[in-house]
Amino acid sequence: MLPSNLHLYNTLTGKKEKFIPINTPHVGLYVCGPTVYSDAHLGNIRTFLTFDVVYRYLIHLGYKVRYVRNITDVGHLIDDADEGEDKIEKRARLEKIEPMEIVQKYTNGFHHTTDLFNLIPPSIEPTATAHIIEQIEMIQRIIDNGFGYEVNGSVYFDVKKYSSKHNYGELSGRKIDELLEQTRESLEGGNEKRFFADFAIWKKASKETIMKWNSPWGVGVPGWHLECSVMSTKYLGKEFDIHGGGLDLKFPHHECEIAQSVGADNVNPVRYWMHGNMLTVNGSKMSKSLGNSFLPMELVTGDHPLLDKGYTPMTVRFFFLQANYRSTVDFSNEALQASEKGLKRLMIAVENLNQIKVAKETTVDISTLISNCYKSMDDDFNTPITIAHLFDGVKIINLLLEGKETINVNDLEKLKTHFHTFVLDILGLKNEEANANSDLTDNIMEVVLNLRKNAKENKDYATADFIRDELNKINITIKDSSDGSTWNYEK
RNA sequence: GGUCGCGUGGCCGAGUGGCUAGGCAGAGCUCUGCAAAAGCUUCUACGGCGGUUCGAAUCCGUCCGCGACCUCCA
Repeated sequence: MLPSNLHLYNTLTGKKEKFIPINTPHVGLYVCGPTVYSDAHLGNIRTFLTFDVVYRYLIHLGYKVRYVRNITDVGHLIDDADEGEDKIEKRARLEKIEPMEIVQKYTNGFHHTTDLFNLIPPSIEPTATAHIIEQIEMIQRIIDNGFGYEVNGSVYFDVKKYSSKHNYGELSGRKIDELLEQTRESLEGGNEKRFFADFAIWKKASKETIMKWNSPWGVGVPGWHLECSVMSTKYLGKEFDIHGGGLDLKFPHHECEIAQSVGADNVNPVRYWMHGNMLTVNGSKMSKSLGNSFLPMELVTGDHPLLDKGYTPMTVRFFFLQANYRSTVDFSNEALQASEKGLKRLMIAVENLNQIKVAKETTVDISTLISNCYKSMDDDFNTPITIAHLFDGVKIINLLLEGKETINVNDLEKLKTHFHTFVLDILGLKNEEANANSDLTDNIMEVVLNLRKNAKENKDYATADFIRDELNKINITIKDSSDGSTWNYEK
């Protein structure tokens, strides 16, 4: 497949740029993962889904992708200004178990959820606690380069000094001076920082803190932006291709990552920054604090005040893919129901590919369909347009099934391959219909359908309709066509 | 307050200076014993006001409304 014509929107430059890896065909992809102190909600999943499609498409194009997505299992603090209690430890105290039990519990839960939505696991899923030594080493490099200072057992990144030599704010468009003007009251009392924008890269631990480590600066925990810099550097190199994450991480998290990498190794770490936009509910960002978030299982069961009913994971996946990753998506029951029906139509078409009969001549345009799909994916992973093209393909498939158009062997093979590639491999959709029917049920249904066929031939429509209605009650749908009847079971 | 972004038809959601996005819903027709499915056809648009242009929903200005970030957050 390579070379590709992929273009992606680079948040760093604000433009769509042609994707040129540093070391073709290898691609380094880093995505900021979850902090495992509670269950991931649907908004979290959207971001990971975005990069799942990025990962899938890069692989499809022929790149050798190393996809690193971290698990944050220590160190993020509840309050602002680097004060307050560790989220994981707070949770551990509430649940009366060890912090690492919290970490394990919600890591397991996260993996379960990503499986549910058919997300491919990353190549490497490193944890912060397993890279304490590397973090200490990076802090030391930052200090050695004059961009970090120690105060009372904590180490801070010297933003003012950094910005005198480098461009702090290049990613987020923030300017130090402007940041200063909006200084908040949080700076008022007893802060160890020299400058309000400085951030902790090592934080002294209190006596009560359970998870803490020795360092040259005393016992403490690594700062919250550091792990990503460390682990991306370790597994992808000082400079790598794509860094992704939610838009809400752009500032300060990603800005700090850049500063740390430049501060430690004097290399701007990332070629292409990609940010996924937020999932909103009634126009506001979905978040736990607003109480408008739902958990994946609530979505499936429909057990939530905002949900009219349950939706399958693939419906949700499809729903997200029908919007551009750079736009906000507003949750609504109506939209989800529309996606449910649209997805069903698409998946049935994929299944029906096998029933298309081969002809001598091809009367449909397969190559345009195929190139359109590549064109839209190459345009910054434009999945909504790709799906629109796939629906053009659905129309073609249906016409072929009805015999209104024809297709030859080679083109049919192309069409099948194309749909399997785009729908299943790249968009990552899978058939959720209860298709694990046994031979026994198949045989029984054949008998039942034959009974009904006889009834119909005898114009005993009462019996025919009775059979259909009764099957309907147990979620089996009968469809009559000129070739006979087919059946379909749906939960 | 600062920075950035958004405002498209009944709903969701693309896109471009002039040519049908797509899905769902609605209407009509075809097929069908009926139904379902499917196919075909079809109706609602581009927040307000100015400006640039032969032509703007698309560019510029302005106003209104909404949101995100600026504190941990996907």
